[in-house]
Order: sequence, then structure tokens, then C-alpha cells
Amino acid sequence: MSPEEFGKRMVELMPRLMRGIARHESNYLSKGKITLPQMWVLEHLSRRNNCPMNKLARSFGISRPAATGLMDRLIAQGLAKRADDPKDRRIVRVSITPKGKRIVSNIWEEKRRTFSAVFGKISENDRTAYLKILERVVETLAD
Amino acid sequence: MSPEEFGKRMVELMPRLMRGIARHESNYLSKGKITLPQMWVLEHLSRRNNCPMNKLARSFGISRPAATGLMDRLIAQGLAKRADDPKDRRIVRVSITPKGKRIVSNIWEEKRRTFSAVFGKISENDRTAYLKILERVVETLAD
DNA sequence: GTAAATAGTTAACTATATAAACTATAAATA
DNA sequence: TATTTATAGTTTATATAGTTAACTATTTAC
Repeated sequence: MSPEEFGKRMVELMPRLMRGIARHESNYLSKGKITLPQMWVLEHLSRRNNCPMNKLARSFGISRPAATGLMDRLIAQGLAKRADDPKDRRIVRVSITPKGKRIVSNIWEEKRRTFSAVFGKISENDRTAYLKILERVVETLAD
Repeated sequence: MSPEEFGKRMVELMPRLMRGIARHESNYLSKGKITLPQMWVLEHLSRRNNCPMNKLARSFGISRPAATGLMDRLIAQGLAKRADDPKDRRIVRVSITPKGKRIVSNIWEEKRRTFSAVFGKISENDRTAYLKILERVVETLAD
């Protein structure tokens, strides 16, 4: 199948897959505990801690004021904290708290369960083949 | 591979794929012409026209006031319009305009190009296999 | 024929985003 | 060294998108 034909059929398929996945949506999101952008930031901080605000904003492609507001709300919930950089006093570094880490690991667990459920209905061979191909695709993308 | 192991590896893979896809993001979104929710609603209306507000809100899992606001902004841009239902005068039906249709078809074309580009770097066999498996997954999901 | 349910909107609030203006600090340069 | 320029972060003002609660106008049910 040509890349063009493939693109055409993927555009039809993706919305249906997304809706299927959304039905297993995280309790943390659906119960209004935290929002999607807050979840993304927490996941980011759980991997790259002590992150300058500027870098955080660029990682998510948002403006610095937007990052300030997001962090304000995470900090108000006790999920993250600010710290001064002693080397460069302009910089504010943000990191995740233990409470934030607990939420991230719960959300990851829920996501794993979602993929297990959605892809659990096809054969083991199909799952393995699917993942192998997706890994090849991701490898062609610069990280 | 077990569904559990599969879930675990998908959770690691998806953010990288998403970032790769985001780099090809639509001009209509990145240039600030319309927003993501507006795009979703326009796509919906291009398939199911003359849609009651209530049904629209339920389709997207948002409240009715949120749907009212979304439609207000689409109508202000000339991309959609309201109409009374003569059978039931409580109902307001919304539909897409020719201008809205043009935007939707441009966005679809951009999405097709994105998938062509991202999956164009793997082999034709892999593309065909990938799509076949994804179709099996989607079939297990109620629409 | 009145009570209850449904459809849509408005109002008040929160979260997320933007751009512009501001403060503080560091780096570059005359 | 003194001054200009660049960088980091915040504040302010504005727009979009979502919520719940309260309201109007219909339709349906009893």
C-alpha cells in the first residue's frame, strides 16, 4: 500500500481508535483531580526533574506565561515545587513532589491497563507484529 | 507478548510518536486560524450535518453550554450556521457552511500527508501489516 | 390542564493559552 | 569599568474552552 493510500485510511481509522481509548480514560482526568496539561507536565517532570521554566515551556511548545500559570496551579496542589538556581539567579527550576510522583505512577498504570484492554482482544502474534512496526516508525523520528 | 507487557511498551512509545506527528501539525491549527475543538466540531458537522445541539454536545462529551459557546465562535467566523427545527421548536440544528467545508477538506489533506510522511519511511509490507492489525483492533471497539 | 421532562441559552467561575510590558540578572561591548 | 543588550521569569489584559446553576421556551406525560 502506498504512503498516500495508507494516510487516507489512517485518517479514517484514528478517530475510531481515539474514541475507543477515551472510554478507558484515566480516573485522575475524568474525576477532575488534575487536567490534561497538568498530567503532561507532571509526566515530564517525573523524567527530567529540576527543570528550568524556560526549558519546560519550550518542551511543550507553550509561552512562558502559560508555563508560569500551569506551575502555579500544580504547586498550589502540592504536586510540584519551585527552587532557585544558585549558579544563575534568573533561573527558576521546577520539580515534582512525592505526592506528584504518586499521581504519575497511578496514571501510567491506568494507561498501561487501557492499552492492554484495547489491544488485548487481538491475537498475540498481531500485538507483537504491531509493536515491532511501530518501533520502526518511532526510530525514524528524531527525538 | 502479553497484553500487560504490550501496554507497558505502548505507554513508552506513544509520546514519541505523538511528538513526531505534532511536528507535521496542520497550518490551520498552528497558524491560529481555528482551534482544535473547533476543528473536531467542523469535522463532525461535515459528516453529520443538521445536528441538534444536544446531540453535538453528547458526541463530544461536553456540556450544552460549552457546545453553545463553540458554535457561537464557529458561526461568528462564518464556518457554521444555526437553523430552527420546524417539528420541535425547542431544537436548534447546526450545520457546516461551504467556507467550513473548505477548511475541513484542507485539514484532512494535511492529515493524510502527515501519516504518509511519518509512515512513509518504513517498508510497504510493514505499512500494510500495520493497517490490517489496526483495523482488527478498531473492529473490536463498539462505534 | 397542570406537572415533569427536554432543549437551549445566559451568567459566574476556573483552566489554559496568547502578547505586551515589566523586573531582575547575566553577558557583551565600547 | 560602565553601559547596553540579551535572557529568565512574572504580571496584566484578553480569548477560548470547559464546568455548574439558574432561566426560558417548548413538548410530553399523567
